[in-house]
Amino acid sequence: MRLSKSFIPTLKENPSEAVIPSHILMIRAGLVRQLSAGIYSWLPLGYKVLRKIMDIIREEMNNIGGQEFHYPALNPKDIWEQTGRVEAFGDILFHVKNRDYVLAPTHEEIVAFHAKGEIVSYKDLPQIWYQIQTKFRNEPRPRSGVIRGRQFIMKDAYTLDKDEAGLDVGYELHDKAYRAIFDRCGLKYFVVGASSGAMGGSKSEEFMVKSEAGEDTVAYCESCGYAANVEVAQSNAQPIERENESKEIFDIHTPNVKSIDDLCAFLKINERQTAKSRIYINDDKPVLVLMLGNDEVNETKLTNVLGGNVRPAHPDELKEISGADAGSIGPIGFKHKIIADLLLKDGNNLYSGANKNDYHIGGIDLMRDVPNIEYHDLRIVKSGEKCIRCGSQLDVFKAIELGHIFKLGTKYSEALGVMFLDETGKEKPVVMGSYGIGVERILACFIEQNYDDKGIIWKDPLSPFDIHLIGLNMKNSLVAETTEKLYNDLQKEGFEVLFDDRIEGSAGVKFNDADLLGMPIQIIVGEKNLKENKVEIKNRRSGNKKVVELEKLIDSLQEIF
RNA sequence: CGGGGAGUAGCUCAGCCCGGCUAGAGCGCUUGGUUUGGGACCAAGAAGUCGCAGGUUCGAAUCCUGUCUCCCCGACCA
Repeated sequence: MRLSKSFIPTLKENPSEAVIPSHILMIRAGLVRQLSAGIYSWLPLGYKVLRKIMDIIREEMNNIGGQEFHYPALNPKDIWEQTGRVEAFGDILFHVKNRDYVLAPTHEEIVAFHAKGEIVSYKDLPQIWYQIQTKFRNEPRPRSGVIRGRQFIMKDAYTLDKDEAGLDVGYELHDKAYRAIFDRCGLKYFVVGASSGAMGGSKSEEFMVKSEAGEDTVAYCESCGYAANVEVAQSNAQPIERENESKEIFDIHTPNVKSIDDLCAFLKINERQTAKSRIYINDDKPVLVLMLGNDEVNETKLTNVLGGNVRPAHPDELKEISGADAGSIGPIGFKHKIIADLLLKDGNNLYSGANKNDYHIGGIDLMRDVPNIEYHDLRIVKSGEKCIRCGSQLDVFKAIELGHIFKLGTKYSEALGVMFLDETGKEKPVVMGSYGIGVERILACFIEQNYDDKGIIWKDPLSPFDIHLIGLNMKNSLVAETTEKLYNDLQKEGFEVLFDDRIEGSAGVKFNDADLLGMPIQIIVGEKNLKENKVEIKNRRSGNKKVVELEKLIDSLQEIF
């Protein structure tokens, strides 16, 4: 492609709307332009990369027997009401104003709709259905460019099986396909166990890329590969040990002592002698959650334990529920349900709030003083704690979710009546799995992992072009003739070539644009080297340059590729 | 939703606090010329209802009120 005739608008300065490197570079290199918050137009160069990614996805999905569909984005609302997901998605679901339609944020319902009545026998199963399609989610806060948008391209796949064993097979196939896709795209990623959240279902795993721009927090063990979303992550943090003798309960006046740190400093005690209290509202009923020291409550774990809706109590509700404000709340005399983290199990001689402002209580014995207390794993794992599997240090960091695979089970098939007859003539619900990849996130994550201060550094097979051919001073007839011939010859050899044939523009402009756009190989043709019948090859990643004879150029390139 | 920042030329921004001549700069763009191995130079030029609406004032980019949009942080850590 000739740069002089292409729409590849590059920017010298960083755009004000972008913060993370991939976002900045995608705008500067002319891959995307923003239309509105979380809504982007793909420009030709960006879309060329996106198509390469989609081709890889298609190949790998077809490899595991996937069949490509294209479902509508515009869906009748009533089908979403049948599965209860109009309410479950809430404000995230886009509603059409002048007809009872919604814009689909995912497609379980539509897959189930089409399966119903057509998948009627165990002989029709299994099926793997997938599509690459635009999804709509009314994100309250889009961010980081295309990483979280209100409109985005997703590869979503669905397996239909007659039983759990079949689902296991489909799940494993997707696990394999996803690894192949991300490997081929050249990404460094890892796989974590995850909470299935609002999707329902049992097992689920996320494919993640480490990044400051990530929205998930992950615990990862370098030495054994243990990786889990902090929503479900565990460590081998040790429970407190019960002391031989329990003291009697006693009150302590603790003016202006609000936090556990304050309390420890004030009483000169260890964090592991304290129990922090937090009050949650579980379906209108208050629950006191006791944590060891400064451990934080993992609300996902808490929700899984309690069921129903769980939210932290508002500050103005605290006094009515407990008799005290934040900082002085505790288990003694608390009139509602109390649950505690496992690390506190059967602890004694503990300090906690007195449910009276500016007072704490010491000598608490959870066995003696708090009847009916329940213990669960409720804490958030912290960096530096020991891995639950191998005992090495865990690293906790942010990550971007590239893909997610779920074992759904029969939630949607039962809700929508997707039934088949098994070998014995018995009617059963189809067992479903659901699998998604954020297509644009692959591109953004690739750039996050492959750039320098000059720009993007592509590599095969995502690179939009193999070679960036630069003609310096195209007014010089020898340069012009040589580059024109090279442009044709290289394409005949099967290379995709971006040809900077612009007549205007100094050498510096062309070099900088080439570095910004980031094709793996640059071929630089200038008068100086041409006098000796030579041209220069530059490796974008290493920066290494080599001057070769014109006749040997193709051979040199063959060695590189 | 809560908090913070921003909206002035295609882009990046100054001017606003403390109202006052024709609203500026750099980059980009157009024309002509000189240049051509790391974002060149000279000359001439086009380009902005200062986000929108209302108000205060003799006078508003600047002050006040409302509103829209965009970016960032957070999602109630006792």
